[in-house]
Amino acid sequence: MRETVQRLMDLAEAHIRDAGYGGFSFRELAAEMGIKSASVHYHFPTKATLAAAVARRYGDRFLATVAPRPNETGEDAISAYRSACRKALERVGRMCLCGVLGAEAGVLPPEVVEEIQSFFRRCINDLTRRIGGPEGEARAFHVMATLEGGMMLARAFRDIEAFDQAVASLT
Amino acid sequence: MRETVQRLMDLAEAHIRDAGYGGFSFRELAAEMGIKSASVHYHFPTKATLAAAVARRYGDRFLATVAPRPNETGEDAISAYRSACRKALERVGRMCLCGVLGAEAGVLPPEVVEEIQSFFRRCINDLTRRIGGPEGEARAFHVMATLEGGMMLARAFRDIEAFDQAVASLT
DNA sequence: GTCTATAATTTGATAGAC
DNA sequence: GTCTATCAAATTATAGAC
Repeated sequence: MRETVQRLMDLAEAHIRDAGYGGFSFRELAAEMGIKSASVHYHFPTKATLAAAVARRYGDRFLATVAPRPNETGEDAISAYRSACRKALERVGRMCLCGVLGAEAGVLPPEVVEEIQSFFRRCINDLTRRIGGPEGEARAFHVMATLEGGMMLARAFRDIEAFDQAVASLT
Repeated sequence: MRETVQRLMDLAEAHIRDAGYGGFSFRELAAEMGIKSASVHYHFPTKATLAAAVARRYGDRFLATVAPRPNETGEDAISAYRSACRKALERVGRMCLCGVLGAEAGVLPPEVVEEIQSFFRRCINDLTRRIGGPEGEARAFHVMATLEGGMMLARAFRDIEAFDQAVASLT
């Protein structure tokens, strides 16, 4: 059922954003759903499959959230990204899914690494275009790095103020 | 023996920087040392004890590396931090130990979380003082976030160029 | 789609001999 | 300090019934 798949991905996403790839197990997800782990394997053959699907859905949703409004400036684009990150922090206290996985990327299954790279490539391409100018790409990298690092600091300190201080000067 | 303890911490640090807290086991470390996992427990009673010790040593070493030179400016201080991060990336292709753990901080043992927070507090206090001025603290947060995020991007893309682009505009 | 049952492996940790 | 031996638990994954 589509419903079950969605709920499984919701739970997996929450766990990964809290604790990384090793932060969830099929048994754990199953228990939280009230089913058995074998049923989870019916929907997602392997853990890597599930994580990759979660990463892709996360990226689609994130990019939809920061979609450009008519007549926006480069600063509007940066503001949209910053707001999206801050809302995730304040609503559920969790950082970017791809930021967590990116830090662990040294030993993740290839299909997961590909989705992580795809997420950052999409974000940076989008920001580069919307910021514009000859320095657009470098600024896009800078913005993404600062937002991800700021979320990580807020997570480590358990204080959203760390994020605000880190990203205040982003333009 | 002090030698064994040092080598164990070296191995643990390498694994954590590659794959996070879940990226090593006592058995794995023991095998790489040519001893048994029970012997590792003799030196470090629990996994959390070992991870916390590694994080503390990492912080001490990092802060020694970026120690101020006489008559430095605020920009010199930022350059020192940037160089230290870049060297770690280019030499061993690994990102900051505390950056990896910070991303997973949601479910790490308390003693490890304390060491992570201590690392970032020490770095930000040091940078704040050396940058100086009324905006010193905010700039310190910004620098740390960008460096950590930049290392994460380089890790995810497996390309140090991502780090360079992200941190080029740091002043 | 979900279940029972189970395989095969790995994990963190301890007891006690040497 | 290191070992053997072991525990209790958890992990990913599969086979086959309902």
